[in-house]
Amino acid sequence: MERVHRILIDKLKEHSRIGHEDLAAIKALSFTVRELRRNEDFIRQGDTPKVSALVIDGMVGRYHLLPNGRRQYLSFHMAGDMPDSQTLFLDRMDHAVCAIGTALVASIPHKQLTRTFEQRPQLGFAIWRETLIDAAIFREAITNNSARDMTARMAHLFCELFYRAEASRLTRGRILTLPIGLAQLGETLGMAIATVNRTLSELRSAQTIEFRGGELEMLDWSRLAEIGQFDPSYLHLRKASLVASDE
Amino acid sequence: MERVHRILIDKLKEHSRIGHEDLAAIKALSFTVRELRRNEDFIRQGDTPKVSALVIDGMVGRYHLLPNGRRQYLSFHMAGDMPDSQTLFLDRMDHAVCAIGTALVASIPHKQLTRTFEQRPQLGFAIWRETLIDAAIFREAITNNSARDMTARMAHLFCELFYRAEASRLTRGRILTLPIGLAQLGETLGMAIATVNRTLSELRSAQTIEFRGGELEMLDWSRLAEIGQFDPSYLHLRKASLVASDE
DNA sequence: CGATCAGTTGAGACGCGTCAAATCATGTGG
DNA sequence: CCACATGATTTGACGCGTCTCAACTGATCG
Repeated sequence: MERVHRILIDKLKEHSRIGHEDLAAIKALSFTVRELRRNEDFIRQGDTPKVSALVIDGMVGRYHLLPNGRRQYLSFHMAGDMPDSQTLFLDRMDHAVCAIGTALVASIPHKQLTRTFEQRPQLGFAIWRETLIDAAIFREAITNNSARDMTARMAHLFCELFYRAEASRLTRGRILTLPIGLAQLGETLGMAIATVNRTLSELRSAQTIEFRGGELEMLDWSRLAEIGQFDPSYLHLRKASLVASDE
Repeated sequence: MERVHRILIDKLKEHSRIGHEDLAAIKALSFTVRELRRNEDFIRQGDTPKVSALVIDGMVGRYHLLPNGRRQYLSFHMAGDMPDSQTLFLDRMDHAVCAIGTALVASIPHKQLTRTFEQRPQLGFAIWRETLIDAAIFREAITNNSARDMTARMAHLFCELFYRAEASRLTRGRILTLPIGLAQLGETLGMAIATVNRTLSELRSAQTIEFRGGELEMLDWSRLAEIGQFDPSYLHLRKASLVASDE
């Protein structure tokens, strides 16, 4: 499966320079691939995995499981992301990872990765950078769910997901496959399902997006970005502005 | 200043094993120390620093500056923390760092750190682990500000700060110096000042804490932890349970 | 001794959560 | 092919909690 290596390489190139020998080191990594059904857990809170995951296709989400059984979704990850790179250096999972829709995930042994990092520090730095961008996304989520009203909050989430997907060339035109339900949206943004729906139809009637059947259609990017106060600089991607085109 | 090196070493030992040669490498690091006044900014959003900070004394906070001028505080850091280790690999600051009360901060050049990491990968892994714990704290903040009611939210924050401080031996008995105002508490937890005050007096009258004059007094740890649904495992510290003693 | 700023408290409005019912989409077995 | 069950989405009504605004108190300091 050449594909797995290519996906990782392309991803790292979004923000880091990868030398020839680094390329070779990546291609030397072994892995196993696993297909996940919709909502299937990949790792659970408390697990101590010996491998790290790389998303190959589809999306996965990270979430906290709360005492009352509810979930709080923390972030979503698409092809090229490593949603549990933290297990490289933190033994125990403090949250879970599950598939959003059907997903394909590759597992790479920690031992191989850390040995590679020891031999090729720059490669380790690239993955480290990746985990730091993750942290930046978490920070933005704190602000989003704490300081913005419901409409801005939802707009911002859609902006981020669309922007990240487009940076990795995972959108089809103005369409992003996002097989997520209203309930999950609520558990991401910290709002009740009813409110999710009303906010959604508000964005719809403002002609900014369409969202049904697990697909997000971007109708008016600049308007949505304004509503959501979206400034992509926290994503630390090379390409300055991608979604310039409203078509 | 032997002290700076010692603080970093003690901190890393909270979660990582540090070998003899790693110790030597840390002691070889050079730095400059700077004193910050209350509320003084250390780094601003958009800066591209060439050094990373290590808190020596006091506390600093990270915050997003919002378009309307408001702040959203993201996390607080005490002696031993590196509040901007991300600048090692992310050029541009996506948030700001300021002093909470008076603080002492050491600056270590990026070049020295990355060169050390190349020679002693295990040391890099220890700092990496540190940044991953940071991310775990951010994730918990998402959940805290999104899924918990006001009382639990505030209780959880106090639990976390007290627990982390105690792990670094920065508490005096049941007292933690926390020179933070109600307004800032509100900008951390996403609530209005009035609500902050009412929630605070609620916790007070429940005999769990006392909070005045920039000092937090822990009166009933287990009760507060219960109210805040606080489970310290996300902090990934070695010591199992520190605050076992209610006195 | 006023001035300033942080903390405290009250009253009212509004937004969101909760609950409930209705609609719609999808799949399954008769 | 229809009857039915299941689950997601949509909409409405109501109550509560939090925000807003404003006034008041209390400290600290020139």
